[in-house]
Amino acid sequence: MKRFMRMSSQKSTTDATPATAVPIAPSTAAPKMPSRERGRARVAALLAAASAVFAEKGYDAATMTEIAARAGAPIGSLYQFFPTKAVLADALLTQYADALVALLIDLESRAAALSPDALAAALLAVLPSLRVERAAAFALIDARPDMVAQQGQLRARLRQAIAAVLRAKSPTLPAERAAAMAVTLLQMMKGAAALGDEPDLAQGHEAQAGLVHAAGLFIADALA
Amino acid sequence: MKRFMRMSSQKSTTDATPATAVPIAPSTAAPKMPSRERGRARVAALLAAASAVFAEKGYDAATMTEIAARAGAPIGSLYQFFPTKAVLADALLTQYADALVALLIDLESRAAALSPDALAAALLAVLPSLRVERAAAFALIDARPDMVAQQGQLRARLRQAIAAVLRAKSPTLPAERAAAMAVTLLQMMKGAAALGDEPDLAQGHEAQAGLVHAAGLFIADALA
Amino acid sequence: MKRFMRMSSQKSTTDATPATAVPIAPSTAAPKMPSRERGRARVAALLAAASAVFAEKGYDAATMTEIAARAGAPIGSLYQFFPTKAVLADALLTQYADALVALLIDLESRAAALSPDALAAALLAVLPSLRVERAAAFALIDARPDMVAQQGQLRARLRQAIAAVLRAKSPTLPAERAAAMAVTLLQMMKGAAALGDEPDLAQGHEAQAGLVHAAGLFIADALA
Amino acid sequence: MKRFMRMSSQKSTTDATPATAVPIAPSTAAPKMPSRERGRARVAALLAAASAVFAEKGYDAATMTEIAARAGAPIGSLYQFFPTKAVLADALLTQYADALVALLIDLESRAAALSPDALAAALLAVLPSLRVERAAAFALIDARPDMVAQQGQLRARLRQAIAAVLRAKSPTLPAERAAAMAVTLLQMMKGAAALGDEPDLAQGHEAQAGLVHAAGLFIADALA
DNA sequence: TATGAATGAGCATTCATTCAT
DNA sequence: AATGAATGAATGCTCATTCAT
Repeated sequence: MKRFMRMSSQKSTTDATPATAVPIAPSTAAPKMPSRERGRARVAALLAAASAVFAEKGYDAATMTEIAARAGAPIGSLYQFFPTKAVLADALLTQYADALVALLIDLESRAAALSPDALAAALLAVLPSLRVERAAAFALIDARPDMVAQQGQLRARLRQAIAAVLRAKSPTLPAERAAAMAVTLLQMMKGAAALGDEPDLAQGHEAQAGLVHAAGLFIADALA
Repeated sequence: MKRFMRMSSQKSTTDATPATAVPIAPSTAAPKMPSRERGRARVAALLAAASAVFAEKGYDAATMTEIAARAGAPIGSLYQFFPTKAVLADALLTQYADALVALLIDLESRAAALSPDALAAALLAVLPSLRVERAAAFALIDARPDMVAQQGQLRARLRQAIAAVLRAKSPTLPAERAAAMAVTLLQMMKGAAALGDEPDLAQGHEAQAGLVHAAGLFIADALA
Repeated sequence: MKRFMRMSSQKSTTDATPATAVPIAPSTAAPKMPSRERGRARVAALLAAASAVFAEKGYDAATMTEIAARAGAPIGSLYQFFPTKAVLADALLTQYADALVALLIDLESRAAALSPDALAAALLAVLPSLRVERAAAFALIDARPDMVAQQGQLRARLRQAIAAVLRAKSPTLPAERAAAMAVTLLQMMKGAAALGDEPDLAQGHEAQAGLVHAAGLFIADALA
Repeated sequence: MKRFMRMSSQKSTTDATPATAVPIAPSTAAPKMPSRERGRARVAALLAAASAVFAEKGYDAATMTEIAARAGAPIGSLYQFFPTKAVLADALLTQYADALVALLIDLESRAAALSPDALAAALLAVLPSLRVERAAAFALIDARPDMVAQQGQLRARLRQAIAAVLRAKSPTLPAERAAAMAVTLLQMMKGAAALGDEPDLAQGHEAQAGLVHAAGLFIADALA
């Protein structure tokens, strides 16, 4: 039943960056962003609930009904903003990518002043800082073979941001080289995050330190 | 996708791994394979089919009916060997762990003779060698938060095997240290596998080499 | 698609035909059409949109939202004029009957001068002349067994008008006889319309001519 | 969730014509025909229930749940045999067409011995003889713009069968001419059926007789 | 013992209608 | 008065699991 979507009365009154900057082309449709306060709060609550439920149950096992209920919203409301489950997942993934990129951009401005080891430590600290969101994002990515596109975009954005950090640290680093290093480092960042999710692991701290150490060696070696 | 359970005797999800313990039983001629042999072949076919379907669709989207069909087996037969979907998933995970551990035990016997770099390369080559099985295993682990126990066991077995490899290389390495390093290295192995799954990535090879390089540096540094 | 009704004052589905009774109201200039004039235009647009959407999708599949959207009207406005979907359907049906009756009244004034064959041709040409409206009307009638009342009224009005045409042609025809003939002829008119809706039918033209011929024979025979 | 469909063990034991010969290409999939008694009875009950509910409510307003309930079957059972609502509708339509064609084939064998008037009467009696089925079939055809293909097939089969009747009556009639006449006559048959559905119409009988009379004139005229 | 038809709770999604703004 | 976001019952359909044969 075709759902039409207006560009809706873009009033520039209090129009700062919306709580969640969901960009261009998700799965099929775009989440409809509310123009007024109530909707804003509701969308935030829905996204938070979705994040929690996806993280807890995984994409398939999560039900739209539970997400709505946990946000204290009627199911129709959830569908008003996110016309399908897939769109909701997309919005969440995009939100997560936005947050990560923001952290990396911040790191970019501080990179020049950091030692290789400190830079490694800072990078590997990025992913663990958004626990629930990451768990949700990973649940989405891994459970949905049809999500590969989003997954690819997310990775591409992160790699680009990491490469930018590296070049801020060492402006003479060739772009190609920075890109390849970013790919390597992103995997190590994921590893660190995974360890952060396993808190009762005996050797957890030491292992995380090991990963940071390896990353430090890798960066130092590359910049030498 | 919560689904109620009709009077099912709901066995703990952790037992029943029929795939792993069936011993080798010779047969006389051919026409009517003794049921032991027949069963072995059927279980193997079912597990292979399950692996493929889980890898393709993820745990929830995979249906028992499709798995049975792809194995050329009637659904009743599938349930004869694997009384629930969860048991089937468990069996798959255990089978995967068995295969990985076997590879690591093999490596353990060769470790002493390898340079740190060669050892790193050998380790990071383990996970990528079982593509479909790994994809299936990841689909199971990531889509099912209630599978955390299995996940933990799998990781524990792998870490132990990796630690054994390290101590085969350097018998004086303290057990604690080896254990921590194993944790670190397992993350890097996962990273390498992940890159292996993204074959059209421009910097893929270089990045994988970077990961091997970092692991080599890490091992050399630790053994120094 | 049973749908419950929230506290609605559930008016009989047979009243409320706002489209048909709005008299002609002149306006002064242009910029701000007096609301009477505005309302007339809006109602016309809504009915046209409804007609198109009902014809395309059928009664149930048509949504009030799409109808409003296609008329360029807000949904609230649609409900201002037509308090329920059923009322909208009624209005459409009534409008269609009005249009048909007008055509038949016109024919009535010309009937005396026509030969039986010409009269048959003229009658069978009435229904095909309002394609979209007819499609919409049929969609409404056929999809809604609870619309039987409307359906009956529509038929009754048409039969009366057809009988009037017959008696204009042959004033001595007994009323009873004219009524029965009208029933017969209305069925043949429907048949002709149905053929008109199937334009890529090989024998379409010949068949339509056949229907006209049969109707001509029937009329001539009756008036003899 | 792809539903695979076996050609299932075509045992030729008691394999007479299945209760409902659902032929080649319906909407998307084919109804799965049961091989044994119980299923046979259940399918018949489901089709009867579907026929009644579609006739009463129309296609959209009919719910699968009600159809199953009225057949005394659980919803899952309904879906076992008819994987979608559309397939169920198709099966019904096909069943209806089969029944009508059978009646016409019977008429074909008697046609030569009938007068034009008697033939007309026999033809116009065909449709009214399957009241509920016809109501259901019309509800399906009229409410579903996407059913046009089935609709066309049904009409084509009927027209062919009618043409065969005409040529049985008058073997010298050119095929083309018979085809065109069949189109015309089918419309008159529909008209007669429609009148049969309106039993409390004062002039009903006379009007139906009028239709038969017109058809008789038409046939006699054509065969002259 | 082996088979696969049967079961029914649960899921994603829709849309007529209301009413706060 | 005019608007369109909010609401939630109802729908078509799925599939793990059972059990009669």
